[in-house]
Amino acid sequence: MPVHNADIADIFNRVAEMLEMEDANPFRVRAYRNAARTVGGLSKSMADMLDADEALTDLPGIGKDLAGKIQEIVETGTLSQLEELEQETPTELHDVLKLPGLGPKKVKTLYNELKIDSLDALEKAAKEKKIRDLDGFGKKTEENILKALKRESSGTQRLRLAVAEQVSKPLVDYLKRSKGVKDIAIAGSFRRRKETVGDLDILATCKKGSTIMDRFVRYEDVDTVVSRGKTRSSVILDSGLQVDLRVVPQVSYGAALHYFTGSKAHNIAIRKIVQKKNLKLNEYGVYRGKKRIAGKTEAGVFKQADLAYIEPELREDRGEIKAAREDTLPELITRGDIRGDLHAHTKATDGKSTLKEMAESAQALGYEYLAVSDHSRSLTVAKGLDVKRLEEQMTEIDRLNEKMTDFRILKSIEVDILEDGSLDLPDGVLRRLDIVTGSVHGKFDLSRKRQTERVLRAMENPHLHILGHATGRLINERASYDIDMERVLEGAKERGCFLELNAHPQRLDLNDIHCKTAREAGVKIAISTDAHSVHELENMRFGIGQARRGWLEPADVLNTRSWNDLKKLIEK
DNA sequence: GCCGTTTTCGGCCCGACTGTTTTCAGTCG
Repeated sequence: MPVHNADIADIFNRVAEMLEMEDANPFRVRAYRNAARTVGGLSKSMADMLDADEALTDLPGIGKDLAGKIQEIVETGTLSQLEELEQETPTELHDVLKLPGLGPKKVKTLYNELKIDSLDALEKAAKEKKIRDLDGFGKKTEENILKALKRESSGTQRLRLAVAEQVSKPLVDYLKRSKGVKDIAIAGSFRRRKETVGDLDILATCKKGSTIMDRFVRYEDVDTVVSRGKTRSSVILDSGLQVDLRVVPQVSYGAALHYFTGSKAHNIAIRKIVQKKNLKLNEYGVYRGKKRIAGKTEAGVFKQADLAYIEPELREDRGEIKAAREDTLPELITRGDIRGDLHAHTKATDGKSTLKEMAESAQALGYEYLAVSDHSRSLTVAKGLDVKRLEEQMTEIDRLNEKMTDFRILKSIEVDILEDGSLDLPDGVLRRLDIVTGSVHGKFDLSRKRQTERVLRAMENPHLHILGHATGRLINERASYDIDMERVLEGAKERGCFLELNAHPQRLDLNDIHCKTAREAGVKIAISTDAHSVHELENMRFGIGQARRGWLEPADVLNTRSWNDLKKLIEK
């Protein structure tokens, strides 16, 4: 069983947690967290790097010690250091530590004084009013613990970006109507277009005497006010989503926007650079001594760090700072670059809209083409098309195309990739289509080896152009199937195939790191909505966000091209 | 534990808010 980067990152994060409770040097703890982030965010697998004898110490934040530990994990699947730490401290403390308001210090006290090593034990002690007497604790802390436990049990997880959009829009509109508000923006992972968001960070500037903070905590969907201050307040909405509002002076808007957009790792890296120039950066601006020399705009902040402007989606400390310094940042793709959608369904299978409606909506979005790629026959739950029904659809497409001007419906299919890697429809009909996407819709539980070989074999079919939603995950609902994405990308490159970035907000499959790896490997990506109704065609924005997080430029993406250019590109 | 043309030792990002405290530790972002 090969060790994945995510496993290594997980182990390092656990070590960091354990060390934190042991009161270890906080910078040592941070070193493990940094390493976890570096490894987890890397497209290349540690196992492969070791195989190729590449020096792990070249990676940022990985020194001799951690390189050795990575090697140990890759070779044995575990880390002896973590096992020893877990001998001393129960692993269940992890759950307690995750509770908002409880950090390593408090968790350690709870464990040492009251032997609290689980959420159940914590709840029992809190209900028996034993916690309030501990040093550094009190009545209020005990109540807050019970509240946090209650929220925890009601199950809060990171919200998908699309859901966060729905929740935030009415709230932001409401805040905009507050007296004296000037600027208002959502920062945080929402602005970085991360696929899920843990909380919403709203930033505002206002005139003196604004009532925005009062209005904020009085918003009708507020369940709990976590904190309430002059410049910062936090609430939890009925939906379980935490929302933070920060108010800063207008001269600080850019610095604050940068600060609250994050990511944390990016901010730390930028601060270090600024610090080296004997300047100080905080959410109010860039300072030389007490004098503010920048902060009104984000661009001004970057300028003080001698960096080109870095788009929010890139701010993950995954190489964007080096690229900004060297002026080699990608010219990220925008929604306006997209000239068509290469994956959509109709009523013929499991879609909700007709062929004509889909085509007209796509044209209304400014597209030049839409590939209608319904399901194939083996996907019976979706009324998948057999040869005869597909041929009927092709005839209908010809008829509609004759009537449409400056727009073309492409004949297509989302053909099932069967268990043995063969395609669900014969070559004879696939050959007559404009473009073919192939997807896995069943047998998710094959071994990594067999799943990978299945997909590689499918890509060998000369009629398959695009591999659809390559990992099969559904965000917050279903994990990816086990597949070796590096081999898939190599295979795609060798076979002249392309990969889909499925823009459905529940899929966003490929993820950001896969997109970046694909770009580096020279495999082009189709950003497709997989729309099952006319409305879902608008999900393109989520795909664009993910693509930007994956450093994609217009040239890396298939559907930034006219159909004529695209046709030439996909010919094998 | 990492890192370095100011350093191989001594640094390591910075501020708001809460709750428990009599001046600040802990937590969070």
